[in-house]
Amino acid sequence: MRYAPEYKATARAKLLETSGALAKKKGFGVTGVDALMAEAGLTSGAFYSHFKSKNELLSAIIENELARTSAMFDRPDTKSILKAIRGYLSAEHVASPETGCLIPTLGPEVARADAATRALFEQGITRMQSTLQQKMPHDGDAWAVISMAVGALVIARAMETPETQREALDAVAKHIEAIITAD
Amino acid sequence: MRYAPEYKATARAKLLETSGALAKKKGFGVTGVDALMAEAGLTSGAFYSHFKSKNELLSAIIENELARTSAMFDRPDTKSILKAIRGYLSAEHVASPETGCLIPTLGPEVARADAATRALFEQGITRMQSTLQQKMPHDGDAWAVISMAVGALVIARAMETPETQREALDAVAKHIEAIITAD
DNA sequence: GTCTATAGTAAGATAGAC
DNA sequence: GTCTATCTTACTATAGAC
Repeated sequence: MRYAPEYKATARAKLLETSGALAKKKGFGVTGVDALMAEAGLTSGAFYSHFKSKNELLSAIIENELARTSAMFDRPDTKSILKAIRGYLSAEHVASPETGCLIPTLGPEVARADAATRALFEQGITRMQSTLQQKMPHDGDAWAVISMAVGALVIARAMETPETQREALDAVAKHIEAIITAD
Repeated sequence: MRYAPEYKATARAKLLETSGALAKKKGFGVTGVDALMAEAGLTSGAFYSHFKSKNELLSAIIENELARTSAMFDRPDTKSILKAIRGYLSAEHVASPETGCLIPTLGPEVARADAATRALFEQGITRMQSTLQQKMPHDGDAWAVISMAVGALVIARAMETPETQREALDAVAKHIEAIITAD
């Protein structure tokens, strides 16, 4: 072996980050393996040492990305959860899909994926939901908050003018605050 | 001319319906012009008599689809609006993207499109929002309702088990009802 | 593990016949 | 307006050298 034993794992982790970022920015299905690998400074030939197909990469990206987003909302108190949600609904998040949440960028592509891939997604978002629900006043609040946030980002990003984006995002932020601070 | 004067308009309208349906089901970017045209019983050569590029087709689909969805929520009374929203959040809608709303299927692809295309989207959804807002008790309610509905559909479709889909959809339906029936 | 080269297929778009 | 044929490019995936 000309590579250290932990090399492959770290190389794969880096690949997941770079290809995840590009997929979130440009779309997964329309982005070729060549472009995905170039993002990590490699060529397409190396891809298949890490993943047996492009489909398997999507699954790995879903796991990786949902874990990161989940961690963002795993906060102990209401105040810091609100802060995380404000970040989610910020103009910066709208402008930077490559560093943002997977769901508003690749959600519909996950919806078109096979059952095993969707099961992975379901596991990830369900974990997120139960973590969030623990800090919510009423049952079902977490699904409402997550849905609203995801929908707002999809819609804001598809808009052209920043003013209209902000109008929609602010309206949603206020509703989420009302849900969270209710008793 | 071997074709009646209104032929082109009706052919284009049919193309918008069939290719819109296929794009919502399979994704716009990953679906070839060949497949889009085959859906209407034509071949790819005929495509460019109606649209000068695939990009132009996306714009036309956005206009066509948003007009239809808008019409669905243009109801006079609260009761029938609630009914339309329950349909939007139904298992049937989740299972049939090809006949459903454009936003939860192609929203992220619109977000990656050029400014002119996004401007068309913004026009369509803003019209939807103002129509809906007229029947809402508080400012910002329409953006919250639309965002929640869109997000719920994106998330439910990306899930694997119908039970979890229903859990999320029902939670969102309850929150939307609370918003609409508030005073 | 990564590279170049390549097989095989499909993409967006155009040209010319009907 | 629609067809078939075609140009050119890009795709997923594999093979063999290093």
